[in-house]
Amino acid sequence: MPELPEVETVRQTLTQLVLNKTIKEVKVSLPRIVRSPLLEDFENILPGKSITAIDRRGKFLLFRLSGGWTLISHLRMEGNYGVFASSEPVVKHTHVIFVFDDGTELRYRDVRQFGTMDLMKTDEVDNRPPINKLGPEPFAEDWTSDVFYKKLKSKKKNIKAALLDQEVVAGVGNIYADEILFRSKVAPMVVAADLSKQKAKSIYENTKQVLAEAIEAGGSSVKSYVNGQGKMGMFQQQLFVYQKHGQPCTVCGREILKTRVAGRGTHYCSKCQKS
DNA sequence: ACGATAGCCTGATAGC
DNA sequence: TGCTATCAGGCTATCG
Repeated sequence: MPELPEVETVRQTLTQLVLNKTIKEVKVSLPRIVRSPLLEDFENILPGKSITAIDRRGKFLLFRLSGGWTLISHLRMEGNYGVFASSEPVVKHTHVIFVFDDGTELRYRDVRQFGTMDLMKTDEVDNRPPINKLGPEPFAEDWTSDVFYKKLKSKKKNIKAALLDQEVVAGVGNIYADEILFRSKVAPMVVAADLSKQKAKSIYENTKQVLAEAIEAGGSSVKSYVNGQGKMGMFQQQLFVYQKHGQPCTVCGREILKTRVAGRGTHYCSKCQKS
């Protein structure tokens, strides 16, 4: 499940492989992946454009293209990119192929078919869906502990749901939400507005810490995630609670529990994490 | 306005 | 080559 650390790793690895390449042709075999603009326009605009940079916003990849265009790509659960020689066979579940003019291709594969692509002018990106509603980047200087605490004060939902809310902070998903709350010693079902300033600060700091460590490890390969070079991440070896239910907590020894919070599978230690 | 939830989708797995 | 139900979850639409 690509969250911020995985998307950031894809961004870094893919940049090495496709920067400055020029698109010759686009092949879309699953039209629903392309949300905007109309498929015909998507296929007509891209040829001739070169990739000038790859940026990231939350869990979105932003392919910056010549001519002032940006391709916004979300991997959702199992989307991934790879670069291949055009002569190589196309594997199953490949839905979009960007053919370059140098005999190579950027291929988008997505078993669950949940990923999305939007193409728009770069100057419109910040003011239109899916980017316009995103909250602060976790590593932005203006995202402070105080800003986070005040945001939590306005939320009646539980802290797990608040961390998953991309408008509160962009990029946290189910794996890292559980890990952040474990390290912060906060139970996932605690109402966000009820948290003390001290606890909010702990969650804030652990959010940055966990995400930074995960980026350093190349992300977490829990199910199918691989980076732009087809390599797995290593951070799954450093998880404390995610999918550790039934195993003893490495801190206190009590069995890690799994329940459902905010509609998501949620893993936590009922002794270490206080309500 | 906000919170909660269904639906999208395929493959792995558990249970019978 | 056993079959079926359940689960995995980020985001959007929809409902209350």
